Amino acid sequence: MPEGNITILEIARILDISKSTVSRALKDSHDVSPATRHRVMELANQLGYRPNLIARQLKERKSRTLGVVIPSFMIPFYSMAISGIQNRAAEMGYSIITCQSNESERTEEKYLEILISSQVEGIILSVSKTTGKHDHIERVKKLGIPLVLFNRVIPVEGIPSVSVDDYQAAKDIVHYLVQTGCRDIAFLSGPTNLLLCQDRERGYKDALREAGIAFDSQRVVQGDFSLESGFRGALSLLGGGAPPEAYFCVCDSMAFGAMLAIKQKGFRIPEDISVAGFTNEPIAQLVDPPLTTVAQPAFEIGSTAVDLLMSLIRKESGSNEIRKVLQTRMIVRESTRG
Amino acid sequence: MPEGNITILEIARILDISKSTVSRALKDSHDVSPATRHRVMELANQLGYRPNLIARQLKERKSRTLGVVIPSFMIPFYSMAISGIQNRAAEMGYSIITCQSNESERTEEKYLEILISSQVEGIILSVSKTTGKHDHIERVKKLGIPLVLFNRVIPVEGIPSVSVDDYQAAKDIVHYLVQTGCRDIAFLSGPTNLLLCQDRERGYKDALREAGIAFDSQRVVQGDFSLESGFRGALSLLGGGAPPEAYFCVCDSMAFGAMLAIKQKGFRIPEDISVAGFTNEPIAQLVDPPLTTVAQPAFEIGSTAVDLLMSLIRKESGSNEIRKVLQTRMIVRESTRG
DNA sequence: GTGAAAGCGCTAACAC
DNA sequence: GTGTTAGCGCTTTCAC
Repeated sequence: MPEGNITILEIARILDISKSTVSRALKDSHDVSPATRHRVMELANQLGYRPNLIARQLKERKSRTLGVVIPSFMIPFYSMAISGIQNRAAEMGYSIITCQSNESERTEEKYLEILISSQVEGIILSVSKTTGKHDHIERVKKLGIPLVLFNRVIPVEGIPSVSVDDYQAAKDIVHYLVQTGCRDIAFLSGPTNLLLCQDRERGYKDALREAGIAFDSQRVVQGDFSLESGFRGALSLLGGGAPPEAYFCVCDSMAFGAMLAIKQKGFRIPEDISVAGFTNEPIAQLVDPPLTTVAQPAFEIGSTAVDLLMSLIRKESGSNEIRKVLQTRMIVRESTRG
Repeated sequence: MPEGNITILEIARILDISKSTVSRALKDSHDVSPATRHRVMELANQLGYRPNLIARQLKERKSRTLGVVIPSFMIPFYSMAISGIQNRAAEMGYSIITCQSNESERTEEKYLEILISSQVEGIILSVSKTTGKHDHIERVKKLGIPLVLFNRVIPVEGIPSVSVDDYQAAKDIVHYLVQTGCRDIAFLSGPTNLLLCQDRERGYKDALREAGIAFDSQRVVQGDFSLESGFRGALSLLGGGAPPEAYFCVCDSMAFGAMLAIKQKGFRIPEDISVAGFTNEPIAQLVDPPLTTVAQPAFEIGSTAVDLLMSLIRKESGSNEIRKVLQTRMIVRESTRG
């Protein structure tokens, strides 16, 4: 029995007052008599009145909605980030419309269009790994819709973002590997169009250079973030010749793949080969041996992205070029030599 | 430069035609001359016109939006389900507003209210583990808003749902444990107000009974789905007296906790103690040893929930009492004796 | 303190 | 084939 939705007009008619008065009574508008307000509240409650947010949004030209586009919900990092985003947005009285690009640039573009049409007040985006151009992002900016990138950030001027210092974190952990006595360190990389992959690779190279270790391009193998690509990548270096003393992997899932390959080939971790990852997925502490990695504050990255976006929406920030960089933390577990 | 949003009125003025004609031209409405349509399309494109979905929604009284409420994005099962939900909804031309209750009944209720006010056409819900009453769910039903429960279903008449046969799957896997020679099998349980926990426990008991094994209530310990509770629960049975020969855990994360406890106490898995879980989280194959578990088709559960919801929205289904039960699959790995 | 009226951007029934 | 008009449910001037 869909009780033929109650509107303010309905209430107004029953109480024989005008709908503007009802509208006012329902908020805390001062210019309405206590008596009237009481009657309105009473009846509204009794009838189970619920404001039609769509009407309100149209009138106020504010949707109180944020759009979120991520590559995939299946990636633990993004689930955690969304968790932070959703909680924070709710605190601010905002709803979120979530979309996953499934790593397709076209889909990402399509969702951006939908979000624009949906009149979201701002957009939080982490680009797909196939995203090459960024006209779609520029388009959003040009419309004056605040947009914040996170994690997978692209190297474009004037786009606010929330991320970590990938370069430094990578450099630190590779430095740590060197300290534990590894010199032949391989790097299992991800999609090189992504800035974070480039940065982590730079960190890797610079750590080697500073340690006086010659960079060998044969020791870098390209993957795509997937466990399988980590497996294959690691395996490819385990054939003829001496195996690497350590693998630094651009993300945890590739590290898990590498661990599988290493074990399958009969090597021990970390006695024969050390493995280090990046992200610190919840799984990292459960694999065997537990993975040494860089902890990214996924949840906090999400809530920070909302904060930044809200400040943009409220035009609090003078500039649009705010890039927030959050702290990482190296977590040493047992996948690397002591 | 927020180019002062283009509306159909804008286009109408420029072309010196009426806005209804523009509206018609923009759809594939037949009664508009090819010439006019062309001019409209052209200009719309050129100006970057985008329909204001909020206005459309208000007018058509259809939001083309679905609401989704889950306990937490941090639980891998729900991320996967949401992934299925989002993709399927998008295929049907729907957006989703996602909310997480953070396992709080009050928050869950609050979100339901927001979703109603947001005029979502339907709601997909998995209740929090603290949810006791269900007036909030009844309220949604009474308003005539289609609602589908999934996974964490509550035993109430007339609520459509998507889940698996928890009873049978639990029974099967415990039966398997028995077959491998285990007789003293402990059960690490979850929040007992949830039907799925009750069902899995029933399956456990019946499997024991059918194998002629006496049920010992001391061998059932209550947890809350968390890894820690699995750890503590397992540990509590590892003190004095003989340890169980096997642990059947109500979910994978508790199984991971149990494995940690077992290893810490110096027992071997599965030589000394077998461990079985439920859900088949991606992690399950990466822990050591890989976990024997019941695979739930999380992604498919999500898409099925959308399908069911859509059929309700379109009133295709005669009855509201549709309970879809999807197939599980027992996955034997190395955490149980061969 | 309250009501009348306009309007957010769109669609659609009804004229012509 | 196109224009006029009304209206979705709400907020908000502007009167009184």
